[in-house]
Amino acid sequence: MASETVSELKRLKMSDIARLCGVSTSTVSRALAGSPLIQEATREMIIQIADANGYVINPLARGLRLQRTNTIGVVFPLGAITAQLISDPFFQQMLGHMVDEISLRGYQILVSKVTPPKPGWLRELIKAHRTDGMVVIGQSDQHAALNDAGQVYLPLVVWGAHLPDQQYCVVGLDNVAGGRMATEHLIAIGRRRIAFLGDPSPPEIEQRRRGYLAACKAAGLDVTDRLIVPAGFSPQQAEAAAERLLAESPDVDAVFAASDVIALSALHVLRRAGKRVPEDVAVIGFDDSAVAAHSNPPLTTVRQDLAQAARLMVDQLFQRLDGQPTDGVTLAPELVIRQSTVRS
Amino acid sequence: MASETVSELKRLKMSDIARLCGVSTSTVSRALAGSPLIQEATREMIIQIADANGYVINPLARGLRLQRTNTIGVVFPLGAITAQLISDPFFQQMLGHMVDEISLRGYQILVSKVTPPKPGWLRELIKAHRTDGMVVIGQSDQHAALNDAGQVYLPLVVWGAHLPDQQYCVVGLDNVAGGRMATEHLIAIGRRRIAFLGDPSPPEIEQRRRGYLAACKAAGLDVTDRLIVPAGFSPQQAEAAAERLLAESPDVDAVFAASDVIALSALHVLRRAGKRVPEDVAVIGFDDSAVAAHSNPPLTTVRQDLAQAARLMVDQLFQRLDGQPTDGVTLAPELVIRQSTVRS
DNA sequence: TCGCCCCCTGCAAACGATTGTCATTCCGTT
DNA sequence: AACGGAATGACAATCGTTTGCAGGGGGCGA
Repeated sequence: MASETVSELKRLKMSDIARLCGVSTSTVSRALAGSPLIQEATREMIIQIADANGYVINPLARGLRLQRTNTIGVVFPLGAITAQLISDPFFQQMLGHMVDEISLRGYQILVSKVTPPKPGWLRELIKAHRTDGMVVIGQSDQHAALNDAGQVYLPLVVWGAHLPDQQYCVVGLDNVAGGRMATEHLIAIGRRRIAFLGDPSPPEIEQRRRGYLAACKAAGLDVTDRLIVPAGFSPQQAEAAAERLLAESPDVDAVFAASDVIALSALHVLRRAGKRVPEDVAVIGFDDSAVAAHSNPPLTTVRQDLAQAARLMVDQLFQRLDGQPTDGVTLAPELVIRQSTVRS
Repeated sequence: MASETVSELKRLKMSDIARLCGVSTSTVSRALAGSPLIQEATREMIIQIADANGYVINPLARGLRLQRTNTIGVVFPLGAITAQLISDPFFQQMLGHMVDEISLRGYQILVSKVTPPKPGWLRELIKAHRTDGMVVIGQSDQHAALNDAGQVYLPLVVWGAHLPDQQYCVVGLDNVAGGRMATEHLIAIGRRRIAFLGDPSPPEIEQRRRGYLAACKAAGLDVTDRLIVPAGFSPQQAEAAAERLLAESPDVDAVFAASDVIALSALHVLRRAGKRVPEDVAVIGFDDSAVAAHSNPPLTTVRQDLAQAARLMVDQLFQRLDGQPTDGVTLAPELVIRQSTVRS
C-alpha cells in the first residue's frame, strides 16, 4: 500500500475512519468487532479502509470503556529482608515462561517489581485496574498482603509455598518433601554432618529447611545450629555464608543448598578450601536451573519444572478470569542425581 | 485504618472522593497532583481522605487523557527463521535487566513477544499508544520494519548489530570485533581447523561470523564451507549441528560457537564422541552467561555486559523521551579466557 | 399505493481522569 | 463605601471507545 509512508504515524481515531467510510463511529466499532449487526459488505469495506490507513484501536480507551485490558500482571514482590533480585536465574526463567504462556493466550504482560513493598501495595496494584488478573511470583514475606487481597480478588494466582491459613490460590512445589528428599539422599550415601545453606525468610526456603530437619531427625542425626547457615541468594552472599560454614564446622561432609546458585558458590568455596567435591563434601542444590547440569562436577539437585509450573499457574488464572475458583496445585519435586553427590 | 476491610475492593472514583471531601473533582485532581493552585490545608485533607479510603487513580483514564502511560514496552521480535525462544538465557537475562532498569525509573514494563512478525507489527505496536517508548531486543530479521518505524518514532532503542543503512538507534556489541577476537585467540593457541557454529540470519550472528572469517583469512587459514555449520539456539538444534560438524569434519581442532548455549551443546557432543576438550578440540562461546563460568571445563567466551547494556539502552530511551535524539552505542567485547581453550 | 416489519445505522451516554476558562470570595486600599 | 486584584474552586470539554436505544429506509404483501 502506498499508505505506509513516513508521515503515517499520526494519531488516527475511529471517527476519522468513520468519516473516511462515510458511516458513523458506532458502525466502525461494530464492524471491527465483527458484530452481526453490520452487513458483511459494509464490514469488509470498513476493514479494508481501516487497515489501508493503518488504523489501530486505542487499547487505553477500549480498556477504559470495557473495564478489561487483555493484560496480565506478573508481580515480583522482593521482601525487605531477602535481597533476591529479579536477576536471579530462577526469577528470570519463571518470567520467561510466564511471557511464553501468557502471550500464547493472546494477552499482554505487565511486569511489576515491588521492592520493598509498602503495606497496601497489592491492593493498590489491583485497584489500578491495569490488568485483568495477576500472577505473583514468590511470597517473599508478604503472606499477609496476599491473604488480604486473595479474599476479595479472584483472578490472582501465587507461586510459592502452601501455608496453613492461606486465603489465596497457590501453585508451588512441595518444598518440605523436596528438602526431605535431598537430605535423605545425602544420608543414604553415608553423610552424617549435613549443612543447610539458605535464608529461611521466604516460606519456600523455610519449608525446605523443615524437610531437612525432619530427615535428619528421622535418621537420628543431631543438627547443631552451626550447620544451619542463613545465605542470601546472590553469589557474593552465598560465598560468604559458605565460608562462615567452613570456618565454624570444618568437618562438614555434605551441603544442602537452598538454590543452585548457592550450591555453585559453595562448590567454589569448598574447592578453594582444598575440599574435594564429592569425595570430602557432597553438595546438592535446588531448582535444576540451567547451570546445574553443566557445572563441574555436575550438580545433584531437586528439580522444579518451571515450564509446567507456569502453564498450570496461567491455566488456573484463566479459569479464575472466567469466574471459577481454583484450588491451586502442589507439584512433586524430583531428585536429579549427578556427580556432586556420591557414596562416601 | 478501619477502612481496609474485606469489602473494600469496589471501584472508587475521583468524584466519589470529591463528594466525600465536599469539593469538586477538579480540586481533588489538582490536590493529588500537587498543583500550587490548591491551598495546603485543603490538599492535606483531600489526600488524607483519599488514602483512608484506599483510593487509587485509574491509570487507563489518566493515560487516555494525558496521552502518556508511564510505561515502557520491551519487545522481542522472534524472526520467522530463527526459533530463538524467550527462554534462551540471553533473552531472559536481558529481560531481567530491563525490568530492573526501567522500574528503577518508576516506569512500568509491558512485555511483548512478537512471533512471527506480520508486516506492520512495529507500527501497530507503536500506534496502540500503550507505551511511552519502546525497547526492541534483537533485530532478528526485522531490520526493514525497524527502519520503517525508526524514522518517524523517536522513543525507540534497539539492541542488536550496527548496520550500514540504519535509521534507528542501536545499542550493541561490536560483534565483528568479538568474532575476530575469539578466532584470533583460537589461532594464537595453535588451532588451524576452526569451525563456526551458529545461524547467521540474525545480523548479530552474521557479524560474528564475519569477524571469524576475517581472522581466518588474515592468518592464512582456508575456511571450507564444511566448517561453517548453521546451528539453532536451542540445545537440541545445537547438538544436531555439532554432530553434523563432527561427521563432516572429524579433524576439527577448535569450535567457535555463536552463543554459550551452543558451546555447551558442542562440549557435550564432543565429549560423547571421545574428543577431549580442550586438548583435542578447543571450544569458545559467546555471551559469558551464567553457565559459562561453571561448566566443565569452564568455558572461554566473549563477554557482553548485559547489565551495562540495559542501563545504556534505558538511558538513551529516556533521553529520547525528552525529545533528544541519541546516537546509540557500540560496546567493546571482552575475551574471557577459561579452561576450554589452551595451547595445543 | 399503502402499511408493516426488519435490517441496518446513528445518536448520545458512559468509562475516569485533567485542565483552560471563568465566577466567586475575600482582602486591602483609597 | 466602593473598587481592584489575588486566590480559590466549579464547569465543561476532552481523550477514544463501546453499546442501548431509537429511527430510517427498503422490501414485501395486500
